[in-house]
Amino acid sequence: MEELTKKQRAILDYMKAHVAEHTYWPSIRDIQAKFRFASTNAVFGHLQALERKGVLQRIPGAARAYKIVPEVVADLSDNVIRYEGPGDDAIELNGIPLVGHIAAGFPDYTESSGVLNTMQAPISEGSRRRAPQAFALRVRGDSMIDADIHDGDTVIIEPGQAKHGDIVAALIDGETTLKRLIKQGNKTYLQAANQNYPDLTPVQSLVIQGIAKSVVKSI
Amino acid sequence: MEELTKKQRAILDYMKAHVAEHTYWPSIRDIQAKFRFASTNAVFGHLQALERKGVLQRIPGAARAYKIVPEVVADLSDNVIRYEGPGDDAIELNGIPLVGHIAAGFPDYTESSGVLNTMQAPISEGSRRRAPQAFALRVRGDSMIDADIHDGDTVIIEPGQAKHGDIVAALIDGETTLKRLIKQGNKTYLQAANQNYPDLTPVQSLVIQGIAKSVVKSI
DNA sequence: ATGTTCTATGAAAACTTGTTCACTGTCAAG
DNA sequence: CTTGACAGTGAACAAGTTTTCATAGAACAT
Repeated sequence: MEELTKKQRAILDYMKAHVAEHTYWPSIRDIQAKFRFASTNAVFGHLQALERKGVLQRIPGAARAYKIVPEVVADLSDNVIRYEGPGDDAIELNGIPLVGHIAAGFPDYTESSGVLNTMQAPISEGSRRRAPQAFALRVRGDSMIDADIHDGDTVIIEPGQAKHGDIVAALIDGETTLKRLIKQGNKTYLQAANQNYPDLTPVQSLVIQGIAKSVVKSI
Repeated sequence: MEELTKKQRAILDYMKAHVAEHTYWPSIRDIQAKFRFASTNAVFGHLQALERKGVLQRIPGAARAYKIVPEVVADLSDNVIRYEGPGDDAIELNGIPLVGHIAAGFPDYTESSGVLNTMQAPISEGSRRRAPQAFALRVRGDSMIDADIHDGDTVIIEPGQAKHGDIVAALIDGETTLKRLIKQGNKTYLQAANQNYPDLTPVQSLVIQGIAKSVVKSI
């Protein structure tokens, strides 16, 4: 997976935000104006790059017509999220859209063969609501059973400052788990909300990816 | 609220479906081809009508650029859904999108002052997944407390054939309630899943609006 | 009958938008 | 130093797309 340059990232984000705010894609000249390019060709080149790098799909000749490709695939099995690159198997854009106060936009969730693919949700700068970058993850495993989060449920993760007691998706030593955040003094632990699990895992390098704000359960 | 003609409805639905499937709006010529009009002006007239009737907003001059306006507002307070017409107060398109297997599209949910506005979700004809016309409702009241559906939760309603035991949104004598469907022989009852509520309400005229498939709970 | 509205045709105009071409400068690798 | 990739300017072209204009039949109320 080729990395995006700073400007390519900015343009892609702007396009997503534009869709989120207006419900239709920006034209090349819209992007040109936003970034104060003197030529449309500057935008054109970046769009080509974005397509070449596989994160954007253009519809040739059609105006304001694009598709986005999920950039991150997360598989939460046994309470562990593994990140995979995109582009391997066919990804449909039909899926589970975001739950929460996310502005109008395209759902960035795809479910295929038991894997819930997620992507950073587009943020609407014009949106007055919060919950930027929220995403959903399907839970596999029972480590949070005491918090009424069961296997098969889908949790909604939102970035933010995690407090003591929050259920967080945390990246621990390269793997992401869903656990409860415990702060004791200046020490931080992660606790599985399952009486059968060992308690209070001490954490070396802790990266909180987000806080579980809500859970979607099948009836 | 002016009523839409059959063709206007069909065109609006097609446009929504197109967005749901492709993530961008159809051009006038796309619509023309779909409905086999001989002139683009036929489509143009219908789009004007749709805008005049307030269900569609066009962006003048811009290609493939539209916004949709929620058509139905539902307020589920005290376990009762009241339908209101649109156009009264300002409606934002930012809101709670659909939960479930809905194709990529615009979230049709708006929350304003404790009212969860819903709209028929766009259906993607190209989508291989089911769950057409699903919508979300916020629950007020405790009549389903025994089914673990509490005040403040959001339930996802999907149309379909309701079976015995399903939790349904049913239109009873002009009002919609959320209850469990009980079939005994050829008789149909609705049962509140709360031990404090009277049991087995017999139903005169029963219109099942949909089946509660999942529930969104705050953590 | 008569006017009005709705729906549609057919063609063209006007504008929007994607795309191409020629050229320039920067920056790092070979 | 040279090469190539990257980013950008400026202009123009070609296609896509909306919009307008002129016209007409059907349905319907007055």
